[in-house]
Amino acid sequence: MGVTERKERHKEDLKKDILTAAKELFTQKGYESTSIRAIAEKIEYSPATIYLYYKDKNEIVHALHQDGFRLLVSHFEVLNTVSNPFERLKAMGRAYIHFAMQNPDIYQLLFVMKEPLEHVANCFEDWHEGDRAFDILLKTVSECQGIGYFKGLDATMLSFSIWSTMHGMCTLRITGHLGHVAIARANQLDLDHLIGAAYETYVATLENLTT
Amino acid sequence: MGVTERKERHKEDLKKDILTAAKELFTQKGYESTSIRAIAEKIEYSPATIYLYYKDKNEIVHALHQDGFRLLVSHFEVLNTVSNPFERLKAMGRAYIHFAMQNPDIYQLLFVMKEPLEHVANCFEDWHEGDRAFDILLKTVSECQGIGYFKGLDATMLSFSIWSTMHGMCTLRITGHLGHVAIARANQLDLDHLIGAAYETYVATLENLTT
DNA sequence: GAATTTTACTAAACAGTGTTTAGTAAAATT
DNA sequence: AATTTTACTAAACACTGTTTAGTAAAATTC
Repeated sequence: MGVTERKERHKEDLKKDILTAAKELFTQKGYESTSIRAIAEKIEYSPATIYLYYKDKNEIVHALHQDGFRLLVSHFEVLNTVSNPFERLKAMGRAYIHFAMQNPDIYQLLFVMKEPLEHVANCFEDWHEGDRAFDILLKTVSECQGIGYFKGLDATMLSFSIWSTMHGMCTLRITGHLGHVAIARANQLDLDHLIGAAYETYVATLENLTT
Repeated sequence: MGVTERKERHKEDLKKDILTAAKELFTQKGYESTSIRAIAEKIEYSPATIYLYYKDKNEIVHALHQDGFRLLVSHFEVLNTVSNPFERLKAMGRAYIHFAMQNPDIYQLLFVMKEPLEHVANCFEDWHEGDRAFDILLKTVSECQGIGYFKGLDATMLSFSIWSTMHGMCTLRITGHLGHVAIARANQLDLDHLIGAAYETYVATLENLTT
């Protein structure tokens, strides 16, 4: 029955179309300001149709959540070519910041919004994607310890600490809080340069932990 | 005319009452889930009355914003009794985390939500409270450099970096992202203890920057 | 081929939101 | 006593996420 297959494919297409439209609107206008009605209008269907493909708005953001994480992890995985673990760690940090600066709304979807995580918890799934990203960091930190870095520090705790620093920088930048205190205090007009400079300072502190 | 004064006082009282009700509801149910109607009901006035005292919902959160910052800065200022700047810096970090853990919704109001900051920008005010808190950090970092810590690092950049780490830890904890990766990975059942342990690890990295 | 069931979709409603408008009693002023 | 000001609100407006009931068209069954 080729017909049912074609219809099945069409249904899958529509589900993707909803997601594409949602992603575009979310990144344009943010999560809260994007209505189901707006998504429906963009794909030229009625709002009720959305609910035939996704249980609710949270299920849509969860789907985008998974996509976003795949994108981030893919950014990390190309760094496997960097053989020196500390160089790889530094590159990971830069990649993380770059990802957050290029996709601020997706970043917030992944690491700031509570709703997608709650959806995960409600479905009794585990947070594969987030775990995977953290594992990559943890593994890299451990490998750094293997070549003499971070002596005497707990790898998991240090990984939390590093992640926190990266996350803090990115969110303070994205929400505009960094901008407010940076004005007049740092002679960096471009905030993205400022983030870079702050990151280099942080790397310098990590660099001193070889002894 | 004592009468107009009494009325004036009554008006000020009502304005405070709105704020108190709003704060209670915000911290109970969060910003998004607290409606003007709910605030109105709590103070037993009609929703329209709120708009006679505050321009819009953002002006209410901005007022709470200022209150919250005063509370945080007051937590910092008692630390002036600690004479050693590095000890004071460590105590500041603990105070910051403690504040965030005890008042997660206020913390988000101060450092996560964009709306209050946008309100500040729209009114052409500057962000006194936030600036003040950052200045206290910056001053402490500089004093640490005065006794041999953080040699060769830019004080402002290092302050950004430290703030980012603290902010990252607090927000990852509050939003639940830390909890999701921490399960099974760290043998810490209590997440608040985990935060403490991660903080101590971070302090240990700072401690090694004396050389 | 006709009758039935399933599919894919939607119009309209429900209950909620922030906010504005028009209007009303009571108090203050003239 | 008449007028103006004050403090307040009922009701509406334009939204929101979501659900319900219903409808054409396609697929299936007889």
